Amino acid sequence: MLNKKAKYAIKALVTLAKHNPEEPNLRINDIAQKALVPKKFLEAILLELRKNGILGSKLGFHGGYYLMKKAEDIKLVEVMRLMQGPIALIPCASLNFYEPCDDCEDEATCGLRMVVTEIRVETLKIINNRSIADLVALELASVKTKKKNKSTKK
Amino acid sequence: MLNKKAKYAIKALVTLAKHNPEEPNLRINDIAQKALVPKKFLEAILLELRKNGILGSKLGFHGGYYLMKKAEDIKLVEVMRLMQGPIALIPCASLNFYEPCDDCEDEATCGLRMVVTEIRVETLKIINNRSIADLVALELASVKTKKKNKSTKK
DNA sequence: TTAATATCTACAATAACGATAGACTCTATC
DNA sequence: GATAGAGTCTATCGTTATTGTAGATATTAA
Repeated sequence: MLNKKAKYAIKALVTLAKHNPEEPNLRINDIAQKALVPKKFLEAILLELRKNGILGSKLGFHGGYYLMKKAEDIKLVEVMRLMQGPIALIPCASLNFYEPCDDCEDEATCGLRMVVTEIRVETLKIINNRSIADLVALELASVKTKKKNKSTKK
Repeated sequence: MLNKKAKYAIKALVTLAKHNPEEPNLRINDIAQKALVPKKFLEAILLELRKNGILGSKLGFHGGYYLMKKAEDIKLVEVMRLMQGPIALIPCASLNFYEPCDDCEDEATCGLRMVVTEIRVETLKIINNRSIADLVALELASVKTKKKNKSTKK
């Protein structure tokens, strides 16, 4: 399962990506309100995203947060690894967070590990390939389709 | 991530599947020893598997556990749902454990939900299709390959 | 009757998760 | 330079899930 930290991070990034860059930075409060995320929890999340070069911030009076990278360059996999940890269901099948199982006699012949690796490969195919910009696009596209269906149904 | 309960359950089932049915039932102690799983924790897991018709047990002197279904009919997805819960990363994308997000304005247009659904579909393709018998087979096959490599390398 | 076994109930230590409070620092503006 | 509005940082905290243990009880074969 995806934890709330990762989910909130993605929601915040989508909110920032939808925000008009001509306007001033979004403040924590604004993001929390738009994304329906608890403000204080969001605070810690945004900070971590900033420390990892995904967000930038401005202190003081007209401060706020903004994207440091283009929305299409922020892949879901990056956010998920940062906020959640390994993509694989078991660490022994993880690329970035590998750890051997202490109850495994022979990793090389473990059938469960092979299946879990297969799942990890398929999952990565998807989230390696999807960016924050894609999420915004998916949403916009489905809003259109929805409206269309509504009007044709009438 | 897969929790230990699910992992131990799968290991126990694989152990039982590898066990010669001509011989007497495997006792909790035997399973714990062969699968390297804490005995008391395993006890609760086996009980749950029995209550869900996957295992049978025999009380008393020559008691123990045995498979109630053929190993090829115990799909990984069944064990995982039982021991762990939803397969999907977010409940709003789950088939068997659906729950709406309370911080979602419109589920139908949520981009994250679409991506998570995609991952769930791909994951199910794999674990719907893999049984305890497959895990045993995978293990045996890779043991063979390993030996072969070893002898050809020499 | 006894010993070996599963079953059941209860508990508990630990870690992870989700969230909040409050003091502090920085900066634009007046 | 004073002030207000913003991010930054540290500390804490309640809840839940996870992982595991202890001990009493019921059942069965010998």
